[in-house]
Amino acid sequence: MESIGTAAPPAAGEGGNRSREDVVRAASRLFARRGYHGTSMRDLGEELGMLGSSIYSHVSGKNELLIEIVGRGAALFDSVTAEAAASRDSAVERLRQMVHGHVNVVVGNIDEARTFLFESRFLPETDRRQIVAMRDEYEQAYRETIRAGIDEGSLASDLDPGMTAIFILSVLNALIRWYRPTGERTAGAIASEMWAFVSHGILAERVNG
Amino acid sequence: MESIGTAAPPAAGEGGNRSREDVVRAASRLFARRGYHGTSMRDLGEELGMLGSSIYSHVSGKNELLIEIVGRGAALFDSVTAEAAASRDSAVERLRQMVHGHVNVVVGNIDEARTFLFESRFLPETDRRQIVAMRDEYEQAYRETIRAGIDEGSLASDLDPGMTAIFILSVLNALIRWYRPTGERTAGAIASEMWAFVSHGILAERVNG
DNA sequence: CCTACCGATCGGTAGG
DNA sequence: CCTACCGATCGGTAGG
Repeated sequence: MESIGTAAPPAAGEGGNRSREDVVRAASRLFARRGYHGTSMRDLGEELGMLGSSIYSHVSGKNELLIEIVGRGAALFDSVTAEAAASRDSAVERLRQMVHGHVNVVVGNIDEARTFLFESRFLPETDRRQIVAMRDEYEQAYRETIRAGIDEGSLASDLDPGMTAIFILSVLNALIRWYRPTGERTAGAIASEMWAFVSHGILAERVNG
Repeated sequence: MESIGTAAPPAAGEGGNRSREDVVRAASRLFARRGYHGTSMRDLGEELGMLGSSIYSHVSGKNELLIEIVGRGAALFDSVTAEAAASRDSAVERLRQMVHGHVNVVVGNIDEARTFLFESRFLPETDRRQIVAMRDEYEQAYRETIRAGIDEGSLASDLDPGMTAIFILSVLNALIRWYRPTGERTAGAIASEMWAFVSHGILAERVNG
């Protein structure tokens, strides 16, 4: 399991000059909270203790910030499926690891994850298409692992891999809506509960074999 | 089961004067596609074949449109849990009906549902709080039905009603992300597949009793 | 990173 | 529903 999360923010008080990284991080925070179109360069400047126009000494424009943040989010999620694909565990175990990895990414990088999921549609067309393609690959990794699980006999033979992948990712992606860092559950606990739900369902006993 | 969906749009061509209802419907479409902050009154006017300033003869402002659309979405979802609560069926059957009802609302009112789910955060503070409260009640209806299902013995006794409610709603709400009217599945087929996933999970056989 | 701006666009109004 | 317009704010630039 790779390390997740970002270093603590560098004393976001008054004065002091900010790095490009500070700018990107502040933009993640604001885009996640107010949306891309709901955040102005002046808002961002205020968050950083500088004028909106000063941000242009760090980045070429607002677009660049969105592109970079969404790209980071995509890379984080990508690394989860890449790691699982490299494993020699059973398909069902790989799927369980993917669930845990996804939860870890969200919990450790809420702002990037939220911007990735909610603001990608505002990317310039070329970048948007790239992200859509990445997202399709991510979903495909789930589809393939589910198919492998059916083949190895650990997953129910009547599953539709495409729909099942969507449903599992639905549970995973929604975490971004309800997760609060102040909550009592650890990432591991959340992932375990999700996996229990996904694997057993909610009925007291199975209706069919 | 109540009737869902809205009447066909009234010949959205050139000329002709539009009703307030036309304005609200066009706003639903644009807010759903471009977001609230990504839609200008001039964009909306263009969609309606009039100037942005002319819209103010139908509504008091952009805010009013968002409030109305989100309110409609909330009312639609509310009616689903209200109907289920009034039923004398078993808890597990009521839960199944709630899943079907939710899918019907989304499929029949995509734009309102999408605006409700993605743009509520841009409401004026007072309205936003009302919607958050409504959403809490909706979630609570799921929690209570799940608890009743555990009590009647149809749902697994080790379920956490709060988490389970969130997980089920995650699958339901995500529909708004992947549903396309051009897809081959009917609302009923989608709801059935969701219910199968939620009730049985994905494993070939249960691990515990 | 600031001063001093730019043209464009924003939500909205007065008056018809 | 249009004409004509308002002040505010937008993303961004020149020059230091």
